Amino acid sequence: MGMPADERLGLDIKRAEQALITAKQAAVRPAGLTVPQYAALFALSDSPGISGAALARACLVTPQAMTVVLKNLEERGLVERSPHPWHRNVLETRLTSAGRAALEAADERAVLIERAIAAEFSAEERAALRALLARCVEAIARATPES
Amino acid sequence: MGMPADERLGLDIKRAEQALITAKQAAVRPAGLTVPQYAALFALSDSPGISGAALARACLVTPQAMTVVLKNLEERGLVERSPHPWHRNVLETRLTSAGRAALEAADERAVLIERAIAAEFSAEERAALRALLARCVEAIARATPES
DNA sequence: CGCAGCATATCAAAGCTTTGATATCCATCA
DNA sequence: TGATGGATATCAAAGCTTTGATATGCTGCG
Repeated sequence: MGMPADERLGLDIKRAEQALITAKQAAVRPAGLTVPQYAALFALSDSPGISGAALARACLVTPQAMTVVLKNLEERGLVERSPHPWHRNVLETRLTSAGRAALEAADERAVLIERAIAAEFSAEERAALRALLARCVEAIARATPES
Repeated sequence: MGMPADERLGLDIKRAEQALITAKQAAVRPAGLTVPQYAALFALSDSPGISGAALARACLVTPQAMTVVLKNLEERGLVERSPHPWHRNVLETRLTSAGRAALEAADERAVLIERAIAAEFSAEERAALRALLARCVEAIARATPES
């Protein structure tokens, strides 16, 4: 292979994301949620009535993936979907009170992880990490054969 | 919610990992591989004859997940599995020549992404990013209720 | 020796994600 | 008006991942 494995920064990013998702899974599980479900509820609490496609964009997944997540959430009564009054092709999605309760229970523990990360760094380090990650995203986008 | 979404560093990490995996998917697809398959073949080329469980650890997934990946790779003739001579409970896995060819075809394009990331940074920045990500992992591990 | 402990492999169920395809609705423009 | 393009929603197939459970084989200690 052309490049030694320990020079590939991708592994470091993956390791961090892996640790993060594992910890969040453990945090969110007692509330009866998965990480994607938590992410969807979180975005919904910020933008009530958002469309499924927009919710997918906010959560960085495809609309199809979000459809599955919403189906599961709706079956469990954590969200409600109703047709948009004018755009009849759009389904507005909102948290139910059970959904808000689940989100709050989950976030109470998930936020501990975010706080732990934030507390690990000084303000300058935090900014530096964000800037470096943003440049990663740019470099990757530039290297991705236009799609 | 207790913490504003734009203060959560987890989102930045997720965004970077998301960009990375999307780009790698596109890179590896023409070789007929998925990213997990590519990761498994890559690890196998470094450690021929490794056990499925060890391979899972190397790829940061569970042994069950690796079982599925290996099953698909074996069905397509990209890896071979044979019982370990002494540990009869262990299956040694090795690349076939078709597997090596697929890996090389995939890596040729995947490495472009890693090079693009590496080229974006100076040596100091690269080291800084790795160090910051490693501290993230530590902070997360510390915040994870012992497992 | 015999057994407890640990690692390996795998099945099964549930959920997530992707690609590909389809149907519907709205908005804009000729 | 009518057609084209863009956005939304969803079905289906294939693959990955997790948790939980089970079977098997080695290993070291009493």
